[in-house]
Amino acid sequence: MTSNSTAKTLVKTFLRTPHSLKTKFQAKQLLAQFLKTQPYSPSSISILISVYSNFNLLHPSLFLFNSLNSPPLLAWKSIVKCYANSGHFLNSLTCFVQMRSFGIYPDPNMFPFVLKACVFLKNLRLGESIHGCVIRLGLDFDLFTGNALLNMYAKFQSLQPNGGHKVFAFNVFDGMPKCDELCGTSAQEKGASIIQLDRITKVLEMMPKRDVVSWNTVIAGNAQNGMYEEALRMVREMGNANMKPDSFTLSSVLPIFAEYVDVIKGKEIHGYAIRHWFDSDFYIASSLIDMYANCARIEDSCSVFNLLSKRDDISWNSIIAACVQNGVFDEGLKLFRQMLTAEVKPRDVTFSSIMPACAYLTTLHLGKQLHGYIIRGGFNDNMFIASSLVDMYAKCGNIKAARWIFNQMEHHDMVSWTAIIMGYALHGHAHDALLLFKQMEMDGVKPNYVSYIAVFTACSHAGLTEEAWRYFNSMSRNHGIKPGLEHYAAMADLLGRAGKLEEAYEFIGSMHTASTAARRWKDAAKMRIFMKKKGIRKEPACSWIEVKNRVHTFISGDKSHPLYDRIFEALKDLLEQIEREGYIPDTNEDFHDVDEEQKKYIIFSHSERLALAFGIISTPAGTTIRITKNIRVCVDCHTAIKLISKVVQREIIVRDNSRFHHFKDGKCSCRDYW
DNA sequence: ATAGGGTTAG
Repeated sequence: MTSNSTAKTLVKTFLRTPHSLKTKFQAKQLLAQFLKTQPYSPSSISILISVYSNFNLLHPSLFLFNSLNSPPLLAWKSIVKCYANSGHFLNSLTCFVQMRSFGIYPDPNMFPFVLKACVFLKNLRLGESIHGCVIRLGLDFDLFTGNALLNMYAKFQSLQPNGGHKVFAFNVFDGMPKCDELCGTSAQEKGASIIQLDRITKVLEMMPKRDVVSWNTVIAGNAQNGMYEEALRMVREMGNANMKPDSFTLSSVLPIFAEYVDVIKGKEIHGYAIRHWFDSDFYIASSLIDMYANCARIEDSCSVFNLLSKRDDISWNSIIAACVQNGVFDEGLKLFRQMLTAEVKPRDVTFSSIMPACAYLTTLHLGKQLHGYIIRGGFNDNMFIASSLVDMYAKCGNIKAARWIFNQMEHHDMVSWTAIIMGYALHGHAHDALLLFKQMEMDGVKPNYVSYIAVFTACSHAGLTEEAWRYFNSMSRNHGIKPGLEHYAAMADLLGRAGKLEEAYEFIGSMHTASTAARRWKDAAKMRIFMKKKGIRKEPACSWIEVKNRVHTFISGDKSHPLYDRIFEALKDLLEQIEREGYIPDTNEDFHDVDEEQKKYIIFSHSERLALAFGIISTPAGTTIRITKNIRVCVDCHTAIKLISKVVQREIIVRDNSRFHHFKDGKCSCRDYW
């Protein structure tokens, strides 16, 4: 027997039992044999195409497909499926339409792929037209097709009319549309209506048989569109139809309890998951991590994560986000490093989740590293990431970089506007902040709850009480935002700082307590997390500074730094220099029962001064010094640092717990109001 | 054919 005839026998054997091929490698080997021993009949070629498309091997499939003059149904079906499964949705649809123009009728297991393509291309009209095709062919009784239709309508539920997505109408039976029509660039039908719930219900009711997938699809659709009660009702209905919730059901339901901050119900689901061995499921685990994090139960998030034997990128993202949102920044950064060590590639979500940790901790070097990673990864144009970068640079003291990133952004949403406004507010540039707020309004971006907190912060740091009142009054009048606890707090703070104590008392007395009760559950949980963060911060006053990519932390009176002797010398030296400039220690704040000399020494070793002296001796002359302090800078240090900035001729930026101070040439940007 | 994670505040 020649080697060719052996090959031919081999190929024929496989063609009779195509499922005996188990690996891509085997499939590729078969192709070699096949090409050696051509020609074959169109039906044999089609079988081979179906084998390749099952392995999602697009190119060999296309190669064989193109060799056919009039491809049979199986060949078309395989190509449509292969295109859809490899993300080439437009090609998948074009191919389907082409097939129709050849007069070939689709079979039921073709529709799920075509409908999936419509979902990805956000082309509702095309989907509807395919639905029509399904009905005309009498295939709407098919379970898989029905489920795919449910999925399509569920996904289109969330698409707003005129929401920027492109929709185009054409009839599948009208022949071939042009490419640009399929992707909808002509967009004649932008006014596509929101798919009403009853559309989905109708499809569901028409289905002669429903399985768990049908229910899960509808439940997920409702859950993702904020129709929580409807979703939960469907879960009960599913149970009435004698169908057991599975891991898909649970991972759709968990985010609802996360949003409701209902840890009791969330735990019940967790229990159910454990009893049914679903708790090691990626999807459920990340929903559980998120649910616990939303309920301010970060310890429970961590236990879920730790019990996972395998973790995917989303598991990592979930736990990192959970830590950062709960103010456990160090742990978040630690996990981020572990994620990199585990060679899990960070994604866009990873960066926007971790960035606030750098912002809060003022670790500029880390933020910059992440920024570099973001640029290399091509994530620059992601709104979430850009907003978090604006925030990070502003909070790390570099308002110019923050503004630069903000200006680079193609579109600004309310979050990015708020981030930059808050940035200017924290730096004491109240007028820039308020100007940006006006620009935002002119841009047609509606401010939200948080934007007004930024506005009041800006007014507060500049003592602009009248402006603040104007904004406070217009907030509900012009934008329908009811003032909440945070706004009252910011206003009271502002009046207090401005010395208008009477007004502040009166204002607090007039507070609408009802407005807090009306706040969403989620905000209540956020408030709890915030309180927790404050509670955790029981450590003494401390300041930190980054030198050569390392963070050096100092507490008041701290002698533990290896360079303490040199720091002490530098402090003494600085003291002498500023005393020549007229500095007199202001020992009125904080103490009693301490003699003057001791007082002088205690003030002398305040944490920000230790950090400052260290910064001066360990960086080249003229370098800007950035210090972060966990509590407010005291009056005496403020005076001293102003003078130090003059005598050492350096710009010194101190961020305390409420704002930035830029010291230069003996002056501070806060104009001594903070 | 169905499911999970993100930015702005105090």
